[in-house]
Amino acid sequence: MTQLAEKYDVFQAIADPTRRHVLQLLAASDKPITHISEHFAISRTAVVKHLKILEQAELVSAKKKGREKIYTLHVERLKEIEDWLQYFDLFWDNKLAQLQNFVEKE
Amino acid sequence: MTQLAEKYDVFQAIADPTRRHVLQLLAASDKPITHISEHFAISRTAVVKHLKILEQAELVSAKKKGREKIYTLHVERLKEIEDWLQYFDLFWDNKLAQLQNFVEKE
DNA sequence: ATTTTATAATACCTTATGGTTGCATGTCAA
DNA sequence: TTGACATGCAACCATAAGGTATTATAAAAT
Repeated sequence: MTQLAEKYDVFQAIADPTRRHVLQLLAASDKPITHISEHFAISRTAVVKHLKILEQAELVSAKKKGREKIYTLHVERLKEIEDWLQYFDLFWDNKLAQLQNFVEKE
Repeated sequence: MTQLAEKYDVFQAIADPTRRHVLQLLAASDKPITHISEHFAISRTAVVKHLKILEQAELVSAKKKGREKIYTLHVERLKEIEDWLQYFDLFWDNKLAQLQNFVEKE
């Protein structure tokens, strides 16, 4: 979290439950930091660190508005995960087919 | 990795590139540890630790066959991720609609 | 019976992760 | 112009993560 790592990818970003929750909050609407951190039991500083990681993964971005910093979700970035999962769809379908075959033979 | 953590979930499991690669290898066919670790530059011990994490996430399981331990993928477990992503589909569709709206007005 | 192969178990190391507190700075409202 | 509010930043901390190397054990093959 001590953002020494130069780049966080989407898979690492969604590994943490807090970060997944943040993404869902932002899906509903753009939000400033304070508003986001109110949803968690951890400190604001900790939430900010999570936001930075999400930012590095380009899952969110922020724009300053007065004294607030408003975060926005970039849903499109989740496609990277969907794409990876798609690789397994083939095998998933195979499993279903095997099952169907088994049922038919009964 | 020092499997002190009692439970790894699917999201944590797929966060690591090596583990994602292992899953793809196993998608093709069941494999014993040695065969799997041949695909990586890291030590067999390290690969085994990754396999244990995948096992905890129930993404794979193993059965002993003679002196070999053969690992099998459980694709179904990836559904958990698909389900989570589905939550965002709505917002993704909204984005597309907005874009379409924008294009039409031009 | 001995060697080879496949895995298991342990100890150890370095860096990343997720969190904290305290203090500084910028901005809006009275 | 003085608080109050929103954020920024630095230092620090404990534990998890990812890796290594070494030694032990079980099963095949010679």
